[in-house]
Amino acid sequence: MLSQRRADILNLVVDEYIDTAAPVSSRALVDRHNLALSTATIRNELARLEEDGYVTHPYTSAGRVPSNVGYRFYVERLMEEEPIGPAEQRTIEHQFHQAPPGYGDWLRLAASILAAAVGNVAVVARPQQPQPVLRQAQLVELRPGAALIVAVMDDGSVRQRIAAVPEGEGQTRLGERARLLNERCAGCGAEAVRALAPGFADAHDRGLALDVADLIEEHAEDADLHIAGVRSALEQPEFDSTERILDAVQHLEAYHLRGTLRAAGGARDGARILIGDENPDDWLQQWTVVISGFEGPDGATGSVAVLGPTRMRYGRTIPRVRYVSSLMSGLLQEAEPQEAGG
Amino acid sequence: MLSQRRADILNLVVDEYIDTAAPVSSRALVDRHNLALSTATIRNELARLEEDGYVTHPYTSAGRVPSNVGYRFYVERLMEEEPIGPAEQRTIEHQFHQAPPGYGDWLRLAASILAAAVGNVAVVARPQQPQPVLRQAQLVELRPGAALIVAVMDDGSVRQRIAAVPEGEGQTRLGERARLLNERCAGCGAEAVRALAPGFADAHDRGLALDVADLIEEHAEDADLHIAGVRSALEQPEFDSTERILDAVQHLEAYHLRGTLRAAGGARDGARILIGDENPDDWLQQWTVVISGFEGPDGATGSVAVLGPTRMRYGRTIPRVRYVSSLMSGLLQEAEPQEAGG
DNA sequence: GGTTAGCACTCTCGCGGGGAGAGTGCTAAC
DNA sequence: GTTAGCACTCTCCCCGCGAGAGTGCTAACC
Repeated sequence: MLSQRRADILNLVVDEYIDTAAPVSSRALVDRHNLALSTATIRNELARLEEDGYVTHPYTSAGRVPSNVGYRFYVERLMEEEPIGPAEQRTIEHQFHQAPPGYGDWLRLAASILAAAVGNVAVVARPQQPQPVLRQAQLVELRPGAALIVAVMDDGSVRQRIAAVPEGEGQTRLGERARLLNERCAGCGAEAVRALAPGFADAHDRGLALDVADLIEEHAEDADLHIAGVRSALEQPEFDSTERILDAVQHLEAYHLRGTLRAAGGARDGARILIGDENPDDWLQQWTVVISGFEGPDGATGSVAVLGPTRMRYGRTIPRVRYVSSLMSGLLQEAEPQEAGG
Repeated sequence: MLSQRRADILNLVVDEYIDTAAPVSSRALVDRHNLALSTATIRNELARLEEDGYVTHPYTSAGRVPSNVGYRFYVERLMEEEPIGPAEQRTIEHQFHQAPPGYGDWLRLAASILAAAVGNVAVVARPQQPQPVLRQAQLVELRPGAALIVAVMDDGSVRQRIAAVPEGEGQTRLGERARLLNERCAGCGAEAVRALAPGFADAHDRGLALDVADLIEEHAEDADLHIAGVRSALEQPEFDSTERILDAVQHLEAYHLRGTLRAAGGARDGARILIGDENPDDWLQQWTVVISGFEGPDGATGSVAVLGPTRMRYGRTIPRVRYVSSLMSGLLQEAEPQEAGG
């Protein structure tokens, strides 16, 4: 275990490195914090910290840089959280209340607010039920022979697709088909609906039921991610070469992040932190992910995450991820929608 | 007007520059195309082309680079289009037919197929009616006191929001409200619905009508853009500095591109090409936009665009934009959806 | 034993010089 | 009108070098 003094020094090293992005020298520590020790003593302690794996050397005779182990220790024991002041809190809540009441808008907004607050990439995934369930399906005539199936899931999200229907059926007949579909399939998951499909007398109804099953399944796949703050993250000095930026850009697409977030899992309370090689994905080896789950309606869980270089302002990021996450839980749980017409 | 020979030389210069991304020298032209002229003669002609503004010099004694005027002339008179072979065509159509039939998927797919085909950014915007019109609204109970309004527009797209409803109303009562709403408002645009709202006897129905009006309006705003190929575009040698990449990354977000596409407008037939400073946006001064409109149902128009550096393979890009665009028109117009259950 | 001054050593970074190479413009001859 | 020849220019890359920053080690000090 680290002596108190060594822990203090590690704390200073990490703080300093997060701030300046440059290897930290013994001189810098002594000068900038008025330590009552000489640089030589600090150097001795730094050497011990390096032996124990908390810091490293980019090359002989550069300053020290925290290792992943160092960051981990810092996050768990040393770091001071930067509280969210009343002004900041007001700003954030104000932005939320200006938005039109709707899932998509809230998620997008949460991502951009969080990104701005922490200066890194923020990702928000809509709440998803482990087993999504159909609440209601509608059929809307598009043109003769084709109709839109609109499926509303139990968590209030919507998915649609175009389906074939017999030509010459009006909206009334389609309404009847929908009613039948709902009578039998509402409250069912994808497999249940698929199992029910053969039970329909009419061939078209069978087809529609299978379409609905597809929709529910797709919906479970498709995470509906909102991403913000890519630019500010990529402005960090760790992205000095074009390849690094391009790699990041490539992976920071919704398509890829979906898997990443799923792997990181929804830590229910507080925030889960994955530093560098604690991340399962290869491309995240130099990244830290701070992720927190939030609750949507009906037990669905969404997630809020911040992605940035391992050199990240943890003390600032972590409470803000937690805050936005709990804010989302609140909004989606008891949200009394505003009056219309605003 | 350019002499035939000068036009030929310009053609070679542009081809060569598009290929190599390096200023084109007289020597390169003579050697690589076995010209029956000496480099000195070519130099004279190049000097004339420069006088007339078709090419420039990055610095004294580097080769020639096409100017925007040069590209423009090339596109209009010189370029040979690279036809889409049967194999390529099959590949593309195959990819489309594998996708589940649905708006969103088609658009996304079109973007990624096009991006892969041209090696640049591809953007596809869903068809939008000039004045979107409500086809049908649905109310789905989410929890006591809150319901989801699902509005299907005339062009088959869907938008939803959460709204307040009286507590204790079941789905049946909500269905009645929806029926009333549809009776009066189906086929109306946002303003029309808003005008109709006060005519409802029940206060909640009034509120819902206003919500629906909002939805229609938001829907007109929100372009639902699909973007692909950012990485391959940014791998072009013109993006050598990190600032350029970051600027591009920043502007290549859906939020910004929406305005860009709108400004570029939907060229109905064929493709519209905006080279460098022909673009209205500041950030596009070094870019070329190839854009084509396509028709969705009910007179809605979408657009397909490719964005890349002005040094772009025009001969390859333009026909492919046209092709994907017409493919989209076809899919959305007469699309006979596949059988369900695949 | 912990702390510190001193010093040699190492590694990076920025700068300037210089040579090679590519390409042009011009001139004069064909 | 075309071409050979040549001087000139500009970039690019490599190299070397000195300045500076920072460490590790040793020996002395409290």
